[in-house]
Amino acid sequence: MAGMLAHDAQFRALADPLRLRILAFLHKPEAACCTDAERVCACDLESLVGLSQPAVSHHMKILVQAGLVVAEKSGRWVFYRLNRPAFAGLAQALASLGGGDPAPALAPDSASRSRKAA
Amino acid sequence: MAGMLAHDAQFRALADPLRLRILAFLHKPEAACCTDAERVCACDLESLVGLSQPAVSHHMKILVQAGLVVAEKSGRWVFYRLNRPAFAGLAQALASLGGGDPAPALAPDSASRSRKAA
DNA sequence: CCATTACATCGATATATTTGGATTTGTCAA
DNA sequence: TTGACAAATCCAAATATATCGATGTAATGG
Repeated sequence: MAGMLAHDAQFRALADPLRLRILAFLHKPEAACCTDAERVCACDLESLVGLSQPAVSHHMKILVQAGLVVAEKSGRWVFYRLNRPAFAGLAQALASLGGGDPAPALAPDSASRSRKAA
Repeated sequence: MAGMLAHDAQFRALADPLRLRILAFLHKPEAACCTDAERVCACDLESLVGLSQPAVSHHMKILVQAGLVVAEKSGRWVFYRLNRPAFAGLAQALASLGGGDPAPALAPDSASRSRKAA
């Protein structure tokens, strides 16, 4: 894809170890005070990364604005979850530079690309 | 690999529009004074991004240290090319987040994971 | 040898990002 | 309503990154 530049905001959102940790947690949430298997409460992210509440809010805003995470407000809480199609799109853009399929686990409609053995 | 964190340096290297432009150029180089279809000379990158020579050198160092680009010195020149397996690995890591399945997203098809033993 | 070319490194400045404290907004429970 | 809580926003300071000019290093050509 020529449009690596179209993913600029997403790459910048990924360029922080705390945000990567948050994304890994959203991918596979562990039990916490307000977190279930599908949604993660912002308050649990504070203890996860060990930052103040405004800092967590700042990082989540970056992730949401980049389209990598979806925020869902529920009462006083905000629950976050991964926007998985965005990651699939990013993976595809990177795979085009890598010369192969991003991941066989995801593509239900692959087979349009010649499978190249490494 | 649970570790997006292992790709931290690579994501940071991608978090710049000039570097994305350079990568797109390395992916599909156009004719220039020292550039052929496989290798790109640093001097051609200067005119591509419109920055000074030290700035280009700085960006290329970041890309090389992240493992995304390979530098090959030839006489007075340095030729750069994409390290495509690194992009394939990044794409796979992102696709595991995009696949909707929190379980270890290892490929059932072994062809594309030759280098990526956990 | 010296001059030139191509790139790297250094030093300083400008800009961007990160962070926490204080404050504000919005929501729920008495 | 008031009180408490969760999160967002504002503000200022600390840190990181980007950039350029000047200089250094290495290789080529005379």
